[in-house]
Formats: sequence, structure tokens, C-alpha cells
Amino acid sequence: MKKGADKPATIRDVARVSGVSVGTVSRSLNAPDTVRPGTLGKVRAAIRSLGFQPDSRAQNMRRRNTMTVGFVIDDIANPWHASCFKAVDAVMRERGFSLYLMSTNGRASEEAAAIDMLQHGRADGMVLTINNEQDPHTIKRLKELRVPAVLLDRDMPLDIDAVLTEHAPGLRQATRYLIELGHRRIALITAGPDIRPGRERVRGFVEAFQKSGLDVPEHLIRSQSLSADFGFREATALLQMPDRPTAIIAAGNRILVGVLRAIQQQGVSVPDDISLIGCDRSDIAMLYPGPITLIDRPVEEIGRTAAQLLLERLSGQADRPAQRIAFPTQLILGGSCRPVGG
Amino acid sequence: MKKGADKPATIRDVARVSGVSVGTVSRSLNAPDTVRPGTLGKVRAAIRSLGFQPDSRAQNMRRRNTMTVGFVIDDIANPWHASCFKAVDAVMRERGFSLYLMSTNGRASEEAAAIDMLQHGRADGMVLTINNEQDPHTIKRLKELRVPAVLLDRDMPLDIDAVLTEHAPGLRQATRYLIELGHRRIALITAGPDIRPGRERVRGFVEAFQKSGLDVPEHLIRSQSLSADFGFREATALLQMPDRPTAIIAAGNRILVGVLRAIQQQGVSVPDDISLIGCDRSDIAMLYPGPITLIDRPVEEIGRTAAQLLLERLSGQADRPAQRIAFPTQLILGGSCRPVGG
DNA sequence: ATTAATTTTGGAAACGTTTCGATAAACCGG
DNA sequence: CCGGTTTATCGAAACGTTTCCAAAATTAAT
Repeated sequence: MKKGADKPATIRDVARVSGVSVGTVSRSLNAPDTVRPGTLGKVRAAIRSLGFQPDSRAQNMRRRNTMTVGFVIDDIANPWHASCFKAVDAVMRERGFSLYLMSTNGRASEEAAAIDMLQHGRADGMVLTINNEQDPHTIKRLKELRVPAVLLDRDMPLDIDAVLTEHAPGLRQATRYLIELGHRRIALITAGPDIRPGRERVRGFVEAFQKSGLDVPEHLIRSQSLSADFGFREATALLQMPDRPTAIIAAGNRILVGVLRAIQQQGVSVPDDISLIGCDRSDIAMLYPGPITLIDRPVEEIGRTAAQLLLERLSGQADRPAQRIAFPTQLILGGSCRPVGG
Repeated sequence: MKKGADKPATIRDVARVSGVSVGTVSRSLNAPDTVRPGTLGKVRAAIRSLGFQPDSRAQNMRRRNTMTVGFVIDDIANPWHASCFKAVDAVMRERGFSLYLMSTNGRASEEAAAIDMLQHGRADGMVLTINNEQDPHTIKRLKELRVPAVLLDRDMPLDIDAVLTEHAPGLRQATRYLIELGHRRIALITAGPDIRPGRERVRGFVEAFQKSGLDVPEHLIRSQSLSADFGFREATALLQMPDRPTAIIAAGNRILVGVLRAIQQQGVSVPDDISLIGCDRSDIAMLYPGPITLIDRPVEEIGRTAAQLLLERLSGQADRPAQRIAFPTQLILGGSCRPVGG
């Protein structure tokens, strides 16, 4: 193995070998139609013989871009985020962009650090799933953002594009479905009011009861976090209540994992002992014997849309006010719900 | 919102405002102990007042690095890869590196493109999970790599560090476990012989039978791909055999998903109708009622080790021959296996 | 107080590319 | 074959930083 200590060829080497100026080599690469065929041939030959590849660092420097975009989320082990990343990546890659993946582990400090570093010449734009929409530091940071961004499923008082999910109608539909099956003691476990999914899901849940003329089971609403641990904790508590709920809506795919963990630990059976509705198409939801009835949303479309919004801004052709696009959910019936007392 | 059309401050601006030279500003940032406290104070004040942050592109250009590492895999929706990414990211981030995540979707062309682009000034190193160890183009490409790399669970005739899993002993143990439960018609579904996990798992499987003095059920070995689709196809076929296997080892976490899909579709029950062993700790394996007995491996440790090997190379302090470190597996007993005829 | 040794600073070159204005070459119609 | 136009090429400046060398300032030693 020859560990080539010889430095990689530069554009000057190509110019020297092919007997033209560096400017011409550059144009041969970036605007081949402005250079005569004969010259182009010589340059191309030199490039091939030297194995020349332009140095991206120098290009980034001179062009003042990086062809890189940051994707900031709390946890890539969340399969929904992984799918979303893939969709964004597919679109961006087609246009020559690479993606930084930055996991914040739900920590505000890491989130801030990620955003800060991305905008100082490390990325041309970013796709963000912020941890807390109401944190004033985050709001300030985003207000002063110098590169385009797109928010994923977050709603902030800012002039930033956002791709959202219509969580409220989704929850309304799911809750009504359970109500029609005769359930009344329905529990909801979901994110806190500091992020849009939390607020909207609670809203839809409440509305479903109100429209049915039923009392809202306020004491069964657990709105705090999207984590599996939160789902586990709350489900465990709910299952141990003397008058325990007959159904649980685990509104968040990680929450569902936590709820299933609690169900497994307590030896409860779905749907015999309790009805269950989850969120987002995932291996566990679809393969769990039943399978689990779930509120789905078009993750690929959401990701692609986010990427397209970002690309519009990146190409500079979009000097429009911020746009927010919302996608509807769909209730996919599995076998995890059963009529009450049926 | 003030869309600052004013260009971001440069190091020259800082120099001007603080009344020193650019060199001194640079040293104030990178080697503060070589500049006098008084000067340092003025410079820092100017930096703060201008909100100056060094432009990474210029730093990359001049320093000839990027503080970026590529993580190349076929699919980030594979939860094992996601966990591994997180572990690598955690270690690298601590040292100031960011990670590109490049999904190749299993396509050789995308893999080649990813490697090519990474080494031409876009990254300082890479962590690779190659799709096919035997592809001559890939081998050639890696032989000529100009940046350090670490292979994940791949074994190639190259002078490149690698972090491996001891798949053979793992499979031997799992297979023996099933044999001791009385199983004889045991099927194995796993990767093809073009990657180490495939070869090693088949080897361990075969050895278990041989050591027990039993005939190896060659006709039940399906060694071709790690995909869920392959798992689904083969499991479907296996379950429809007239003399169908009494146990299946789904050696690969995506394969397990495919196998469970087949099991769901065929209305077969685990472990009553068939015993099942999976691979890698995952939501689906651990929460599937039973749960599923699995061959686990220490993903965090594997990821951290890969990151550390890479860091050694990146810091230039390691001019040693390539190292390969292998981690053992562990059989985690669930409830997805049952004595035959028991 | 003077000089030598040391520390701190200024100024400029360099990194590899793109781009711009200016020059040179090719083309064209008469 | 010649002026006029268009098209190609050259050469140099620029992007924002780091780093080197020499010069200046400070400190130490006598």
C-alpha cells in the first residue's frame, strides 16, 4: 500500500500540465460551455491524469457556502425522526447537499450550541425540531438566525417556514373512535404544552369529548413529555389506578414504547384488558400482535416538503413571508381497541 | 425583525476596533496565553461588541481540516445503526467534531459517491459500514483513501482499523440453546457471504450442529441479505414448507422485522407454533410479547471504540498498523423459544 | 542606565478556489 | 484582407483565516 505522501493535485497543477491558466481550468469545471472544445479536452486530460478533484474547503471559502445543511433533533433513535431525516436527505442530496445530523438529547444547551455552530459557516441552512418553543433564549437565537431554516412540527412566533401536522383533528378522530366503542375513561399521554404537538393533541382530545356532550376526563390527561420514560411512568400509574382507564392514547411514538413497557411489566393484555392507540407508523406499532391502532402521518411527504421549502430559500429565489404547511393525519385501524364491556 | 444585511464581522473588523493586528486577534483566539492580558482584554471586548465568530469555512481552508467526520451506512432507520451513530457522535462531539450522516440505501453507487466526496476536503475521517466487502471497486477506493477510516462490523483485506462483533460464537450459543430445547429443523436467515456478519453467523450455526454430532440442516440456511424484505420472503417460504422448521434464527435486526411480518401475515404464533431468536436489542424485540430471545451486542461500546480509534488517527499520534477489535455477544433469554414437543 | 535576553506584536504570505476586468484570439460580413 | 464583434483566455484580486519572520516592546541582568 502506497501511502501517497504526495500532496493532492491542485487547480494550479492542472493549469500547468494542460498549459492554460487557472481561471480557464476553473471555468472548464464550472462553465464548460464557455471554453473552447480543444482547450476543454486538454484540461480534462490533465484532470484525469492528475486525478484532480477540487478541494471543497477552498470552494466553500470562496463561494461562501458549504452545500451542507444541519438537521437538528433530540434523538435519532426515534424512528420517526430517522424516516424524516431520510426524506429530507433524499431531496437535498439530489441537489448536492450533505446533511449534518445533530442530536441534542433534549438538552437546551446542546440545541443552542448546534444552532450557533451551524450558522457560522458550517451550514447553509437547517431543519429544526426545537425542544421547547417557549424558551426565550431559543426564540432570540432563531430571530437572529443568518441562514434559512425550517421548523418541523413546531410553531414559533417567528418568520420561519414550518411544516406541521394537524394533530388536533387526528386526536379528535381517535378519541371519538374510542368514545363510539363505549369508552369513557380514556387517558391521553403526550407532550407538554411547550410544544405544538402537545397543545394540539390535548385540544383535539378535549374537543372530542365536548362535541359528544361528555365530561372531559381531565384527571386522565398527562401532557408533559414525548419521552418513552414519561410514557412508562404515566402508564404505570394509570394502570394502577383503582378506577383505571379502559383506553390509553399514547400520543407520541416514543411514548407508545414506554406505555408498552408498562403494559408488559404489569402483565396487562391488549386489547383484552385495555384498549390502546399509538402514534406514527413504526415497527413496534405495526408488528405488535393486533396490530396497534394508530394515528399516522405522511412522514416522507413532511420531510420532502421541509427540504423543498429550504431549497427555495437557499436558492435565494424565495423572498416571501414564512410559510407554514400542515399535513393531515390518518387513523389506521389495528386490533388494539375493543368495545367496552363488549 | 431586523434582517441584518450587514455582513458578519471578520477578524479584520476586530483588529481595527481593538487597535491591534489581525495576527494578534487570531492568537487571542487560538493561543490566549501568548498575548498580554491587556491586549487580550481589548480584543475580547471588541469581539463581544461586534458579535464576532470566526468563519469556519476560512478556518477549514487554512487549517486544512473540517472538524467533520462522515458516518456511512445503508439505512439510518435501522435502530442499531442509529444507536451506533449516537455513540460515535457523543465521543466525537466532545472533541469538537460534527458528523455527516450518509445513507447509501444499500446502493454501491451511492456508497462510492459518499466516500469520494468525503475525502476531498469535506471530512477529516469516516466511519464505514460497507455494503459489500468483496466489491473490487470499493476495495480499490478504500486502498487509496487519503483520510483515516474505521470499519464497522466489516472485514476487508486492507490496512484499516475495524470494530467487529464476534458473531460466530454468538450464533453457536444461540443454536446450541435451540438444539438443547430439542429443535432439529432450525432455520437461519442472515446476510450473504459478502459481508463478515453473514459468513461468521453461518459458521457459528454450522459449528453448533457439528459439535453436537448432528447433521447440519443446509436446506434451512438462507444467507443473502440483511434487509427486512429478505427476512419476510424467506420466512414466508419457510413457514409454508411441508416439513417446516420448528425454530428460526433471524440473524439481523431488520431481518427480524421481516420475519415478524411473515409471522403476522401467516397467523402463526410465537412461541407456540414456532420458536424465534432475533438479533440486537430493539424496541420490537424487547416489547414483542414474550419478549423475543436475542443475540445482543454492546452497541454503545462498539460505537465509542470506533470513535476512539478514529480520534487516535485524526490526532496523528497513531502511526500504528491497523487494529481490529472484536466484541462478544450475549444471549438474552426471552420467551420466544419453547422445547420441541414439550 | 545600558545591554542582552525574552516576550509580544505587526505585517505579509499562504491555503485553493472563483470571478472580474482587460487583453488576445477567433469569427464574420463586406 | 480588414475593421468590427463576439468569444476565449489570462492574470490578479479576493474570500477570512493562520502562521511565519522580523521588528518592537518589555523584562532581566549587570
